[in-house]
Amino acid sequence: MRNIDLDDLEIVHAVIAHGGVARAAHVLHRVPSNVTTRVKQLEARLGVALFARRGRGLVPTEQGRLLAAYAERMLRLADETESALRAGRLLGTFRLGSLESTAGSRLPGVLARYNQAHPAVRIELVTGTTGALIGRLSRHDIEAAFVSEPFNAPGLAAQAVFEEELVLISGHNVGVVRRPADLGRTTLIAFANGCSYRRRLEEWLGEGGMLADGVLEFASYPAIVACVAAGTGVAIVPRSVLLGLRAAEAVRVHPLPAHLARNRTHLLWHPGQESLALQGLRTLLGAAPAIDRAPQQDEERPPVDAVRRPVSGQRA
Amino acid sequence: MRNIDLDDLEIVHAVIAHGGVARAAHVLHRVPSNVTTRVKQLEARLGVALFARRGRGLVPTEQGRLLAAYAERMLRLADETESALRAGRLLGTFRLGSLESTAGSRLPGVLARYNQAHPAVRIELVTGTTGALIGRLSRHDIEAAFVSEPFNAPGLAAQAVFEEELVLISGHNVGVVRRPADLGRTTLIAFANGCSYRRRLEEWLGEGGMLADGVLEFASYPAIVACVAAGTGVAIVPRSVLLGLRAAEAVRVHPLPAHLARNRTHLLWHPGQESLALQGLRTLLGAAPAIDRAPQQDEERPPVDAVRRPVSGQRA
DNA sequence: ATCAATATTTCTCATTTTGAGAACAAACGT
DNA sequence: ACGTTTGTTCTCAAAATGAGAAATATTGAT
Repeated sequence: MRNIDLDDLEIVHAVIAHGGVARAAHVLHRVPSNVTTRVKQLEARLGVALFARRGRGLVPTEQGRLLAAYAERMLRLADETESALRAGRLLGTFRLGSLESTAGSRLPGVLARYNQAHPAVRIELVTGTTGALIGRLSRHDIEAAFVSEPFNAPGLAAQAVFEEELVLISGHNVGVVRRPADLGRTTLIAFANGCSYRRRLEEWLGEGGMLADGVLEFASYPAIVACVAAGTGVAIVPRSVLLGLRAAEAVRVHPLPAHLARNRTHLLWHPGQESLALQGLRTLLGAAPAIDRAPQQDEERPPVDAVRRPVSGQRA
Repeated sequence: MRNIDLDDLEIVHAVIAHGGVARAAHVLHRVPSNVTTRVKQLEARLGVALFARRGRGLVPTEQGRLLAAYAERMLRLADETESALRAGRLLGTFRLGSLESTAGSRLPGVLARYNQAHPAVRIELVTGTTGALIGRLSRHDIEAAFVSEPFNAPGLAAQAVFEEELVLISGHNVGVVRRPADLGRTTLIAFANGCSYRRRLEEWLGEGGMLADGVLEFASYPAIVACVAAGTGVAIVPRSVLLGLRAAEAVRVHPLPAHLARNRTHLLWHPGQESLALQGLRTLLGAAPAIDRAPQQDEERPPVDAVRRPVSGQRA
């Protein structure tokens, strides 16, 4: 069946971490002969040498070190699994996911008001790409997430909350851009794969038969915008992000075709599983009780506008 | 030793995924009695009921579903472990870690120059707290990382690259702050545990016998600064971050005592394991060949200043 | 209501795996 | 050369595992 086993991983990791069989055995409350035997069995099953036998010690091979790195992750996840089961499902913290752009431009005002209304709620705001956030939501790592269209989230409830205009930004070394070919050879600066905006940029370039020269992947809008300002390449960002960054004054903004520019941000969550913290947030965002995706998008168009105005007013 | 076992997890997951013991047994090429037995043993070891026995089927409990979610992650990671071992270790991308603050304020200029010098290098810049970044570096998830003092990274090479001044920021609703008590009751806005700046804030408050009213954990400086500007709470950030954010105009800046304010950012990596990409970056940062930490801090003080001036000039 | 099919569980037993301990071999330090 | 340290091989008892037969309970069809 499986070639690896958590006890094996623990043993290999301990041999490397503690510098030998005897010390590992001591720490694990085993006898050295068992440690040796288990290591050899694992090596045989996997068909790789995890250690080089040098003198009277074991020296980890490249593959031994690789396995130790994975062993750490597996053992940590195993501990987490047992802890989660013991604790049951307790949410002491409201874990909320958001796009980096939304976190910087739209959420501060919302969360400030939320904190005033619910000072006892401890919030942990994590950022990521749309794909990654939906994954974490599915796995119950986070309770809700602000994500960008387009997304596919079957079984999740969604509420459109913000409208964004996406724009192409470049350094001043680039002239007027109406089509991809106007860019010439260029470097893409974007979030990792899984980011809706990146996908749009790649689609747009693809429509014009262009391929980017190279890609720099950053996980921070200040870094992306500042690099574009420095003339390193181009990026697609929501216009709302530019308002908060000084480096934006040093970039050139190019409108995109309407079908690419228009973008809506949605809040996603598991239907029927809302904590009071999430309900409070949805109330703040002007939510009507959501049943499914289609009707709520029509019902909530007016309140979305009401949410946007005070945020803009705050920044002006 | 361990209560969970990968085979157990596979069995539980299959029972839930395939809707019963018999079907799971068939898929896993086992007999039903063994499936039943293994499930019961696991329930006994964990002390939780993973299934309710209803009619002639098994209905997963909340905890059974929770375990199945974790089982998926564990089994996926186990498969990935075996695949990685079979494939060996390939690094096609220069994976670089950085503090969020460094990424937004210091790195853009550096990376712009780097990209001009090495356009073929594909960079993935990931951000995190000092603690998390050191962990990822130790596990070879990333090749190098920009981290903040104080840090403990035995066995890693380090090079001081940037000097930062940390400041306390608050909304305008807070008067002059010279000591923690001047703040009164307040909310801390910070990165997750593992962030050196957060630790400093907590130490400083602790020196004054203060405890924060609550904590909001964000993973984005634009969000942190904007929330502070909205009057939600206080934070400690590097002054360099404020230069790039418009929301910084709406915060009040309070100098900190010198022993808290002075902070140095270091580049860390595994000695003797530098790719050409990392060597190129170190050259750009004005590195002399580093042997260990103590001597290089004295030797590199003049070049660090040289790096800082062009970055500031770019933003002015 | 009766019977057959379905699903799970209990029990038995042979096989495999595991871990401890003794003995051994090689390397290292004094 | 000798003593100590480290890892390995071998033996054996205990524990764990998986298959299969038998038992039990539920469901669906007639």
